[in-house]
Amino acid sequence: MTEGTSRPRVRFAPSPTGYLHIGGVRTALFNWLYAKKSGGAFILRIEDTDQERSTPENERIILDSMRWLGLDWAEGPDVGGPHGPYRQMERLGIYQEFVEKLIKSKAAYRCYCTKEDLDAQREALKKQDPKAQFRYPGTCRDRTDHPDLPFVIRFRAPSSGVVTYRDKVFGEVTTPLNTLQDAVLVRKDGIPLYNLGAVVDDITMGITLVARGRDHMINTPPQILLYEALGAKVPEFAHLPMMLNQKGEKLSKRDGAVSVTEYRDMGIPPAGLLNYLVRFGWSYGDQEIFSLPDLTQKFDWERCGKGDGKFDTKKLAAVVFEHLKQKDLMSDEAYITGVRPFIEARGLRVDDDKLVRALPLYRERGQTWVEAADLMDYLFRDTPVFDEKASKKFLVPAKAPILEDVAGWFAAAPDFTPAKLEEGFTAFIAERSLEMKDVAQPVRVALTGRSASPGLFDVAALLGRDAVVERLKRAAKTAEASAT
RNA sequence: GGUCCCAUCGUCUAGCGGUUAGGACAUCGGCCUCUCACGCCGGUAACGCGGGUUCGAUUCCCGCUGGGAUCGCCA
Repeated sequence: MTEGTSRPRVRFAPSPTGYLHIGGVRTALFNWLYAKKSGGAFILRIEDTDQERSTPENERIILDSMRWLGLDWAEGPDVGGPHGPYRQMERLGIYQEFVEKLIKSKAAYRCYCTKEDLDAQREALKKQDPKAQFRYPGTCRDRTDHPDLPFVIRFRAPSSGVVTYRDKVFGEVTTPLNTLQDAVLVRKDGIPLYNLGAVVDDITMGITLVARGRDHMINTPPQILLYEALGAKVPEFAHLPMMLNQKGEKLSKRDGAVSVTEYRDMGIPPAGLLNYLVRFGWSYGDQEIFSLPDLTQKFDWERCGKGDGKFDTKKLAAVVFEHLKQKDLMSDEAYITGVRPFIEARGLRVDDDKLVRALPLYRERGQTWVEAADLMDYLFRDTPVFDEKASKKFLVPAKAPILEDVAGWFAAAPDFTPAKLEEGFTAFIAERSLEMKDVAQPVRVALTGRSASPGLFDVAALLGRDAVVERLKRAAKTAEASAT
């Protein structure tokens, strides 16, 4: 392989054994950002060689999740590309070729030992010395016969020396080889294992840099050996520190939401999620909030940290909230596109005009689109859903006359804009020697069904005269009836 | 246990020999106020320990301690 002057090529290679994991998203994001920044290509490859757990349905979910996130790929299983196919199970012939090369050069050999036998040996050793490390004894290493039995392909690992590589984030890493063992490259059913599949694909797909989680760091030395045995150019490597749970352990299903789809269903905008994720292990001075275009300008491996971190949902919420609030990060149009489905999911018909006018009031109130939809619920129904505590506290008989009175005032209010309403209402209240704080809550509950909402006059203007008067009158009746 | 990796407020982090160790989230006060938010002002809070190197270490080196990853015919 010649030193390429070509553009960088990076990949994200999930295995369709489950949904898209939040940690996977972080890996995908860093790869994607690097590709965008460097004018390179981001490739999506499906590593489906685990026949037991891989499903087409999972692959679909992963692709959908990637699309939702906006992490687009230049080559992949759905769009194809010059180095396809992009599903490992469709590349079996390619691995076959490379394996033959390895066998021919004696870098790999057939092993007829059975898994059962090896497992038994492993168990026996463990029983004898729990701390001992089982290593393949090399039984078939120099075997020359070819019995008619199932076999796996093993890599002939060197027993001395070291392998050193320069990691883009961790710097120089050196591993002694005497601890390596002859790892299985191909199963007895002919399907390759991770290390072989990934290396062959990365070679044939022209991958120039492999960026992945730090949990793969241990695989790098044997993979480098494979590149060398195949006479291929070793790509660059960049390992990313791990995302841990609150307790400092590897993130798992039990730690709350780890699937991207859960975040989508929570009404979290993808840009916000990505922003949180990028700050995990990468920083740009004191800047916390980034748009995606901004990131594609600023991202680099040099600013990546090495320390593992703990996933913090509070911080995630805060970062997401910034995206929900700031118009330069998310236009009103984008916000509307985002919330609408969540309002509709409540069985409500969205009045576009009303939604547009409500936006300035709610962008800074809903921490997620789900929350915003909940807060705006009353705008899209004829009768608000009453919070029990709120109505019990404020819609009491003593307030009934006031509500009736206020309804009358609104019915005759000359100008239904927030400013004019406030002006007139304040005067009206003063005439009756009432104070705003005495009337505001009952009126608020009457209009919205809740004890918390945006400013009363903003709400009133949004609802419009007819709805306001109707709701107030109805609330007055409710208040009166609550005596019994 | 072997191998690899890491180490600044509770959390994410800035710092790349000399700083009152900065920011953000969280937290605690306060302001604003018709409620809730938003916003604003302020406080508490960190360099794991021990050796070096140096005029001077959070920063460089070594050890320790602590934490994590991984040891499959999973990826």
